[in-house]
Amino acid sequence: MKAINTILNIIKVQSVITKKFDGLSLHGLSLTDFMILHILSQASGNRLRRIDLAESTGLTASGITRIISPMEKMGLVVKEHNDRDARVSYVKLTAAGDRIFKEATVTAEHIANKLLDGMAVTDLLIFAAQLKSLGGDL
Amino acid sequence: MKAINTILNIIKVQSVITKKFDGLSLHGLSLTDFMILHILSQASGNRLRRIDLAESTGLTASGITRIISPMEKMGLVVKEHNDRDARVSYVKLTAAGDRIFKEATVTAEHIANKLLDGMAVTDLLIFAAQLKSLGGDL
DNA sequence: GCAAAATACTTGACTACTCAAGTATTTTGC
DNA sequence: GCAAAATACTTGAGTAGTCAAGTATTTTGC
Repeated sequence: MKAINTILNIIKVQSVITKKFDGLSLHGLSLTDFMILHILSQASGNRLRRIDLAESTGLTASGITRIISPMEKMGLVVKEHNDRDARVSYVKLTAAGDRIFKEATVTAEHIANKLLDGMAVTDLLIFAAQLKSLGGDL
Repeated sequence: MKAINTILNIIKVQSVITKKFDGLSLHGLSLTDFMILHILSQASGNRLRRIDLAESTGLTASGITRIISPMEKMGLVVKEHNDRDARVSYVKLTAAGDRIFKEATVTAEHIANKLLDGMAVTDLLIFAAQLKSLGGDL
């Protein structure tokens, strides 16, 4: 098995996964929105700088600006500023955002479990570790 | 480790990978273009129906139409029709497409190997198998 | 053998990004 | 302590897809 096949399979799997998570639209969220809420919910103080959010998601700073903007309007997150450094602006999870996130998590867990169903636990651990080594450290 | 974390890590890894394969633009190809050439090069007769190409890549039929169109103009692939069934149109790798593909493969293998460097062979096998079970069978 | 359903594909309108360039601010180092 | 470099972010323009609807053709099943 060539390295290229493995890489191309990751690309394909991503397309497949994205389509399966369409169910999140029930909660008004895209998979990327959900990923951002997930990351914020685990961040200290439930907030992060936009640049760190970019790093965590694998998106660009520009992409974060564009995706956060509608999430602000929906009230899922709020912008906060840093007194020390006027350049940075934080994205902070709101109470409403947290509530929506928790609701969506039920749906997302259901889909995720169905996707990974049949994967042996030990294999799953290896799989997760490999993803991490590829830069997938959420 | 939750199933959701694993899934979200796949999404992130995909973003990271896509950016690293930017080097394919040297050959005038996107990563998706390369994936299509790769699939065609392994298909019998070096050709596939558009719908099968959609299935193989994880894209939609619509996405295939749009991505193949410029590849035809570049001369990488040609359209062929089926005498039996006027609905289908095949996408066939041209000699030029094959040559470009082989050149690009050198670049792609280099990037892929660097990405997977440090991954133990046995782990890599498990990793590939898991991807396959997630629908990633190229 | 024909109407209804299914299949293969394309198109219009849209979303979700990317990159390059620009602005504002902070940090570095001589 | 100030000019140059680096950092955080936004914006304009473009690309790569999606989905829903439409067209053309083939298959199904009574």
